[in-house]
Amino acid sequence: MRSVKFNRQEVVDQATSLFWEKGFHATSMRDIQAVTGLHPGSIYTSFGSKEALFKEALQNYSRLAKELLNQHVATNPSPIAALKSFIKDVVVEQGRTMPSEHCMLVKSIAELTEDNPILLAESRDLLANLGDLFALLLSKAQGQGEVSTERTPQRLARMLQMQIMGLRAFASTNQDDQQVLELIDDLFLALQY
Amino acid sequence: MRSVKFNRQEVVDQATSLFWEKGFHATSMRDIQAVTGLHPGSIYTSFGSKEALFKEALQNYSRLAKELLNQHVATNPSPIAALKSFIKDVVVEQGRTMPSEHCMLVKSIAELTEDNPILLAESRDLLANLGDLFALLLSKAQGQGEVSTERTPQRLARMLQMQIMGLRAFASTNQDDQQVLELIDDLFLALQY
DNA sequence: CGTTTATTTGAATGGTTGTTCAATTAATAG
DNA sequence: CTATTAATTGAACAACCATTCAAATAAACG
Repeated sequence: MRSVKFNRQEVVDQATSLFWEKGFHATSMRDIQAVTGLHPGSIYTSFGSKEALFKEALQNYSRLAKELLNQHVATNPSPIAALKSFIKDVVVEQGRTMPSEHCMLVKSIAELTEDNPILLAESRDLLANLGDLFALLLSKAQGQGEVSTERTPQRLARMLQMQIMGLRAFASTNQDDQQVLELIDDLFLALQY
Repeated sequence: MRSVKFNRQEVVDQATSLFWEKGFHATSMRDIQAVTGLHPGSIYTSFGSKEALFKEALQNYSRLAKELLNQHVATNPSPIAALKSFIKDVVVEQGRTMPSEHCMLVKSIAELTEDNPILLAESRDLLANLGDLFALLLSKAQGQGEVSTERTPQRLARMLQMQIMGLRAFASTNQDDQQVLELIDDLFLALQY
């Protein structure tokens, strides 16, 4: 038999990058062919459809985001410091080099309509998932007295997520890193009350 | 000669609604034909291209947003109360009935890439424009002692805009109005410090 | 070495895209 | 009532879309 397959993860990474940059509709399967070097048949036997490939790209993106957050948690003893350095990393440093300045999940939620219910639901689920990770960290921070206990960790996580979304949208319209870093400081100050 | 033309404003409104809902790429000119009842020739002699029509839709959307804000300013003596009721209106009440729960400008900034530089620049300009309106109101609020004077009105406006973006993204993933209204209260509390 | 078979290939499919333009329409002017 | 002309019509265009599938390929097995 014959068994040498292309590197699936590599192809998913390339697709993720393209989809993240251009979104679902503006990325054509021919764009993906061009960047992966695969021919249509290979893509379709492996992934089934454009939608299925996009779904896999969303999951890949989400996994990488979680891994990045965990890196910051591992190198920062304080949960708040970990969150803050994660956000600075994502919004300021990574914003310059990544395929898009925006979170791929948020971009997808903004782009997709009920014409693609599966992809919309998947994007929302994965984003809620990341929110749960935030809540866990904020709960720890409350235990260490770094954050006010007046609001539940879930509510604080929602606040934080909402603000990161806004932060990235703002950063994309404004090239001044200093302003963005100031906003991040303001944002964490507000968490204490 | 012949001079009875279709109602241009009505067509722009219909196009705005479609583009706002589905975005630039997912809306086809045939969708627009269907909803306006116009035939391709009429659209193209009047608007020139899909891009030009989208640009006009962006401007139309921005004008309506400004008018709505001014309505809230007119009925609220306090600038902060005006901002707050505007935001509640946009995020909670209007979110249910409008073509999309997201700001069309933010959606466009998230969707568009440098493949459409004119549309991307226009979206950013119009959003910055709305930010200037916020800054004006916040400056008044500072004069009346409603808001801390530690930050410039421009910086406060940026904070506010960033948070509205996040608020809408959050509201779209979360159907519980009470949670959203709580977040809005938290957000204005943070403005005082 | 020849057979088997998982894998890759790429031409072809039918549908959709944004856009054009020659023909038609109908309101106004003379 | 006729001529003029702005405005509308809709068929047609080339390019592109996501997807299919029969044919070609090459690795592994006997």
